[in-house]
Amino acid sequence: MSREILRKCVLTLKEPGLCSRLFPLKGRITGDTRIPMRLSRYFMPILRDDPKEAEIVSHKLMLRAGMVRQEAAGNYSWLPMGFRVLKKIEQIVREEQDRAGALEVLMPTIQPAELWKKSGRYDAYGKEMLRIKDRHDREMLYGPTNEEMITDIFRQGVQSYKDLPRNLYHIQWKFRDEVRPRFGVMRGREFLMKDAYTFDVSREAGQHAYNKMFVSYLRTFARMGLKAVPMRAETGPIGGSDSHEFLVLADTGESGVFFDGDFHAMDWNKVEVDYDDVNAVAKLVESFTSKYAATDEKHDAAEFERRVPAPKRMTGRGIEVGHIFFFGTKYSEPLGCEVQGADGKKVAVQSGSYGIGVSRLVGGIIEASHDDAGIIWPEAVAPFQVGLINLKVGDAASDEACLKIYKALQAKGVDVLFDDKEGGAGGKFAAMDLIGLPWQVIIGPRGLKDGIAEVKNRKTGARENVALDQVVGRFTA
RNA sequence: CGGAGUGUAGCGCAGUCUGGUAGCGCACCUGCUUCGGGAGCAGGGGGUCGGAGGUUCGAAUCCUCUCACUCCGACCA
Repeated sequence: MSREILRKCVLTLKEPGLCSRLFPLKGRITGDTRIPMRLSRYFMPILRDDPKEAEIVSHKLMLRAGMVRQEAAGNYSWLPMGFRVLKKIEQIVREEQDRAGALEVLMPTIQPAELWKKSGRYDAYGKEMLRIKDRHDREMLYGPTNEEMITDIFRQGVQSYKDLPRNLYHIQWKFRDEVRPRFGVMRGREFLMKDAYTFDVSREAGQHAYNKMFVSYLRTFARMGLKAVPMRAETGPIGGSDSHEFLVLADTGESGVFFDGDFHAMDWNKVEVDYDDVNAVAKLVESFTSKYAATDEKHDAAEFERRVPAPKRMTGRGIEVGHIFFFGTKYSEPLGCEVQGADGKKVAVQSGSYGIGVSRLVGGIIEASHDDAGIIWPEAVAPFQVGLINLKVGDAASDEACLKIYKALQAKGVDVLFDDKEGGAGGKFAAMDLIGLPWQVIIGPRGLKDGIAEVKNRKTGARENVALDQVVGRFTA
């Protein structure tokens, strides 16, 4: 299509039918975001050597696989491969929040200082808060969290106890000016976080809201292939009465952890419950909280020894990927967040806040799932499901067989990254192992003589010869 | 914020002590030969040596200031 026609189409409202004539919408537009990709057209600057600024394995691998690029300390650009993973993780978080009855909103990154002065945290937050002045010299800040703002939003929209309970969340970039950012996206200054806020009329209802989030977190992390152990946590500067951290076990974790070996036997994937069934939810939470699990901050050696038999005393390290708090009225009172009760009297709402470090999870998953060759993506968060390797670009039979499978996978909606670049086999294998797609389909003249492709599982390393016409079926069954 | 260190090509590094006009590996480009676990040969492109000031005939190298980044500690999704 010529530029001229395009411009006409865009600019000329006099011809309303032109656009649809030029761009007939025939069934293909479904909202499906799956995009097949040829490596020859992709942007994936992979590195052979570890960049020297990276210390831990996830940081090294993310840089080597071309997922991110550092712009400043704790501040990253997300390149196509990394961004796909980030989006997949974000979507799982979103789906599980929605399922638990939370409502998605989106608050701005920049907030006015007044709200924070009202809660008393403007001064308390200290230098971690990035403070900005606008052109009118008004004090603003780049939000490190959103309790103040969400409470204000809620207050303005809800007056009656009949409007409770409510749970509002958003997934938004935060900025905390950490003294020492490190470990890549695991401890950045700018980071993507899901934060949810619950509002309830009574202590009991608030507890149920907390429990629902607790369960949704178990499900969220399980879907990403992670076992995140809930541990009783300090409420820290944010304050509140009840709090749990969710930690992914990984040798490189920042916190030392002590926990009951029974957690290893528990099946996170079986976390299934009716969120409206208060007792069932409480019981499920109880089954996780009744076992000993604590970070080094909260660890009580005597209690550990009393409650856990010696062979089951597990110690290790963990990465905090989620943190939930029940506040009671700690924030609602100073901020005047009240509703009118059935008796006509105002009552401060019971609130809680619930965070998941979405961008941190990208690093956390790599920490928990990699080997010497590179990343091993769990299927649910993999940037592509299948890496299709043409071992001999230019060979007519190889080119044809690859293209056929590529298009067939594409037609079936399987995320596929097609390595159609020229190059030796070794480099292709190394690159594909590095970026860690769950499955590799390897096609070259040797196998084609017998009409077969090789299907390799990245995690187990298992290879299998599969007849060419069976390959696509392997990923669509 | 205390302590330690590093800035030289896209990435990893040498050269700095002892000043003389910038080099190696990988990556990239061209050609030929290769081609199932990071190939070979030949040719080629790319760096105002983090920045500013100073010393000197001459500075990546010496001096002063500055900026950035990394690591260890105290703090955090």
